[in-house]
Amino acid sequence: MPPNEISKSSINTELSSENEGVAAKNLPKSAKRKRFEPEIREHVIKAATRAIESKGLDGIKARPIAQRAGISVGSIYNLFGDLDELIRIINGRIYDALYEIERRALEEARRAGKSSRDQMMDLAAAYLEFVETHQSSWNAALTFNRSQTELPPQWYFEKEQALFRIIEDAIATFPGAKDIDTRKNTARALWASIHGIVTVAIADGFLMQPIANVWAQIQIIVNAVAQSLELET
Amino acid sequence: MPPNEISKSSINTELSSENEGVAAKNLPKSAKRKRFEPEIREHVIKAATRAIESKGLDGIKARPIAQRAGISVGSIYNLFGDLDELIRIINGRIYDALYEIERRALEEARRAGKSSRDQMMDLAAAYLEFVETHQSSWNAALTFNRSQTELPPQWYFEKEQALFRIIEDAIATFPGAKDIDTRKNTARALWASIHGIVTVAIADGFLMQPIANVWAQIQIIVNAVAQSLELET
DNA sequence: CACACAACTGAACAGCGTTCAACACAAAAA
DNA sequence: TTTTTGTGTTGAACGCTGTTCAGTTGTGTG
Repeated sequence: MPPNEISKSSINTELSSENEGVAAKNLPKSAKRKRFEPEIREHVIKAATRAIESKGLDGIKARPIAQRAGISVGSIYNLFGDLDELIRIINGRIYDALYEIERRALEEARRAGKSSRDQMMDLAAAYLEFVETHQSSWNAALTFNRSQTELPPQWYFEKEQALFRIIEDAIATFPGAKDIDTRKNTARALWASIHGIVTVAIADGFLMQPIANVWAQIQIIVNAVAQSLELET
Repeated sequence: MPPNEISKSSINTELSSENEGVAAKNLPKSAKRKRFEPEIREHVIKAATRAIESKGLDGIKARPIAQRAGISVGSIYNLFGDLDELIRIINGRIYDALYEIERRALEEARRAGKSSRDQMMDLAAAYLEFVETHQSSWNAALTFNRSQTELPPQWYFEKEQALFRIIEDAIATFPGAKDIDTRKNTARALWASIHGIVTVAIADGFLMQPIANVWAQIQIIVNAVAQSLELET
């Protein structure tokens, strides 16, 4: 799973951070700063990330973000081309964070010597928790993808693939998942199902669907699939 | 399943139609028409529906729609309050159309004496076909729901409930679905899973996911759940 | 020190949803 | 019939978008 754009080093699983660069008002009155420090790009991304976290997709407005990052509107477009590009970068990081969380969940479940079925359960639980914690950002990512008419960029598919591969790993030891195509399809089906259950529940605002019900539904699917995978094909 | 707003009679499963009312240019030059005919509301909805079908959610622009329906911008707001209201009405009809299709699919499968498992399969197939045929409108409905910060209106939940009830009916004869709560959760889990599989495939633009794969994934889930429902709980 | 270049700026532009004073008709009143 | 009243319709105008680009200003070079 290749990180998005020029990631200097650590994949930041922590999505929210403290300050997003020097606010304009903190500078000495009318200190017309030029030639940005290299971190300015990062500051803008941080500001935009915080905006998405608190106000969702339409927290992304060129002028407020520029002000929060201490630059002019025009510079947003020098740095990112357009706002969609900025949104895509933020979404990329959310996918990275999810990947990292799922990867660790599987690793831990295995270290604890859990069964394949329980590994699947842990992956699903990790996803449910992830969506709960990053509701606004995750929703923004899905909404954005949906609203785009063109296909997502290459890296999106790669990140998606990487995520599916984790599930493929989790179910690889099942007798019914020896065939590679079956395994791939089952992994995708499982992922999409859990995803569907969680997002339908969110769309209802967890109103019709208390979280316990959501978890019960996840168990129904995971158990059913696990059971059918325990048989030889 | 109560139809949305003042539906005069037939639930129109056919979403696209021929003409959306008298275009302004067809009128005698500067014939300042007043006091709309009662059907004008319907003409606007038709125009907006066609716009969504061809250009998705952002085909909904006040001025073009007003022009296509032969009225002024301001009248849109007299008739609907705001554009969101207009979108909600269109979405309501799409849900109605889906409900009608699913209801018929179940009815037909039963008339043909199919097993519960095959009834589930037919419902899933009907959904997949529905999404393929109404891709743009359906996507618009989901995108719109997602992008809203407030909860959907009451009728949305009712339509959703009605849809779930169809699946509850389909699985009612399974030995493992005798308990009402289990049956409800299973129906929701099934629906959400199929929905997830289909929408993930669409998000990929059916690129990573040829339609045959999508169908294979649906079968994996439906078969697994059916199998587990065949056992007494 | 002067020049050239590239980075940065923000006023300006087109397009959006929405409002509301002005208007024009239909019905009621005279 | 003519006048008045009231309400449905209009479109210019408002405030807000994303985006552009001519102008400005700091930086590196000759």
